[in-house]
Amino acid sequence: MYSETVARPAVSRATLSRVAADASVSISTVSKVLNGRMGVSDSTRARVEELLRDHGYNRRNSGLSVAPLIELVFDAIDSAWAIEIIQGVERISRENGMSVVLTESGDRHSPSPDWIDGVMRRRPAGVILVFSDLSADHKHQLRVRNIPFVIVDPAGDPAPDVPSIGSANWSGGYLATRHLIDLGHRRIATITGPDDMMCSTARLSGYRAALEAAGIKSRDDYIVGGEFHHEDGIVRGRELLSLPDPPTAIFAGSDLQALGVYEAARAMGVSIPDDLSVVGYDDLKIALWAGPPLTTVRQPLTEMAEEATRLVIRLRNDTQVDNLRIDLATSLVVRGSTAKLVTS
Amino acid sequence: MYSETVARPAVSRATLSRVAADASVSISTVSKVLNGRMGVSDSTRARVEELLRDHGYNRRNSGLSVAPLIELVFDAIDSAWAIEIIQGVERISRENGMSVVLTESGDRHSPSPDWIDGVMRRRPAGVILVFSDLSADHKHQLRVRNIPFVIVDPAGDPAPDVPSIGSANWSGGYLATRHLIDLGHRRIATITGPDDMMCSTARLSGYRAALEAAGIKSRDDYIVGGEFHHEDGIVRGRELLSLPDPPTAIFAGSDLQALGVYEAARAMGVSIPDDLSVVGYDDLKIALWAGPPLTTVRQPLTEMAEEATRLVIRLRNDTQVDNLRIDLATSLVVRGSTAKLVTS
DNA sequence: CGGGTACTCCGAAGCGATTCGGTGTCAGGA
DNA sequence: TCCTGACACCGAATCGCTTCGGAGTACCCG
Repeated sequence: MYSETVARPAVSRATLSRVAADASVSISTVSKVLNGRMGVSDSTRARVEELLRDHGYNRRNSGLSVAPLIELVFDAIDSAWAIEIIQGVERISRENGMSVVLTESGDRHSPSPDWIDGVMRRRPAGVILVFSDLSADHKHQLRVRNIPFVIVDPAGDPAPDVPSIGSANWSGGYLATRHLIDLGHRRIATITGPDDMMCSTARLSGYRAALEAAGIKSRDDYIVGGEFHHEDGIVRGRELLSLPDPPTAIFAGSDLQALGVYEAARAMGVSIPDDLSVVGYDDLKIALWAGPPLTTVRQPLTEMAEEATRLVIRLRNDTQVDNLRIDLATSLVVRGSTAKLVTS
Repeated sequence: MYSETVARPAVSRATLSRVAADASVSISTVSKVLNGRMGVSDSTRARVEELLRDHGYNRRNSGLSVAPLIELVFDAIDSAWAIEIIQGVERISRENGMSVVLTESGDRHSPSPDWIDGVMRRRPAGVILVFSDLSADHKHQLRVRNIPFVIVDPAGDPAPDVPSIGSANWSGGYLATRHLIDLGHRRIATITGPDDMMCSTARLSGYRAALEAAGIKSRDDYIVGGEFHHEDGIVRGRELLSLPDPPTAIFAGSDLQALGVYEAARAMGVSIPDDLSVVGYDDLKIALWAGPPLTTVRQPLTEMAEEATRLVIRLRNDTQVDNLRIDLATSLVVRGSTAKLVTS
């Protein structure tokens, strides 16, 4: 019966021999499955893995079977963005007696094959992925070993049973655009992030919704895309400002892009905020330091990281965890880069 | 002999029997000590504990005696500064099949007591400290276990046998000041970092040397100190610009400080670079993005981090390593925040 | 001096897990 | 039909560790 495998009393420890007996195989075979050795048929391996999981098998007696480690995986550690996440994860981990293993996967969609081997060796208490998704195989391996994982700001739309921490991207896009509209702007362009990321598309959708609500038709030539980097802000900003009918306001997909727009504007003699209003996204520290200070949508990165860490620890410790998907609120921070449109 | 403790083979795993043999007691006794059971005299317990530590005994499994881990310790992960270091360490570690454990010590002088316990449990291949120094006790513990460590940008003047990676701070200070002198400036102020950090004092010394070489007397009221943060740049910048005889150029101790000076100048209606030239230090990405782009002393942070990682790996693998103290070159990057002094 | 007691420590048994050599099975080829 | 090699799986040996009973020893008290 199903309930039998789930409601295992856990009074007595799970051992290889127990699992072996349940699976009707030898102890050696179970050991091989456990250590990923070859010489086990796929069907047997699957059956044994299933049973290992059901038994909640815990790598050698109950003592210290999991290392006090949290794995933190970035697709790229390439901006001040990452710092805020790292800080949040590190702090909460430390408060819970955990250390942080940091990995740069180099690929947005899945960490390298080597990575999972290292994780299996280290047996961390949990895994936190930023942006990166996991391959089905990796997810399966983690689940078999009972290692919980959480995705921060998931790139695609993750499966419903994958715990994730996000933020209210649609609202962010809406708020930013609405703010510009309230200032009198009508020609409002936006620079988005990559198309395949949910956060980008949600923000774009918020942007469109705000325009529509104000009765402004959205224009395709005012919607340009790129990565979230500074460079993209420069290039796309220049393109937008070179249009025959240039926008009077730009909603950038990130603070870095917004600073790129600053640079493009500077190079073209366009003054911010007099000739052009700019809104960023993220509220990194540099947003405050820019000249003029950047109006931006505050995304609580550190809080998201902290929440993700707490969630992954809860998933490890508690049998039942609610709220597997948490979205934190975004808010608009108005500074000096946006101004009332002066109709000349 | 010194070399004896260093040249521990570390080839085979630590086992109870090995420790027992060394301590001339039975395996059972060691087991009891390990598990805090009674029935062991205080003297024996102390001796066994000592040996367990020396062997780096690490509680069952884990096969190898050293984990493929590099410990990276910051006093504070609080600026874009850290990103560049982290990236460098992570990249080289990964290339060498290592993962990175990141810790924020919260204290510039020595990581918390808990920290060393974690390190001993993990048995990393090496430790990289940024800024933070180590207590004599921690150094001893690491040396006994044959875990090499490297200090990046050492705060104080480290002992001669402590491997370290620095940069040419004196030259950096000299170059920056010289550049300002060459532009015709005579009233050149500087904002330093903390007094107790070697990098600060070396830069200050370079600053003084450049002034002296040009026959300019250094003024005490032009030398102000603070932390390396943005906030300090604002406060100190405002102070300097409020002097009855304000400087026409400021050499800041960091890019963050320099951006703080930008803000102070903006608030006081002082234009950069027309009324005030500013030189930063570090060449973070934001230096390029600032308006105007910041003239700064490039400190090769990523290269320093990479070099530190390579060094720590060499220290682990090779019996003999030369060049325990490496200083990388600094260079001046001239951008838009410095200009010829216009004598009015 | 003899016997009891408390303490320290060891040896052997036993357990969980890994590993290696070996066995059974099955498919393909002569 | 038999041989052969690949593969899946098992059993026994072994390893690392814990535990328990008991031996050795020092000390105290009569």
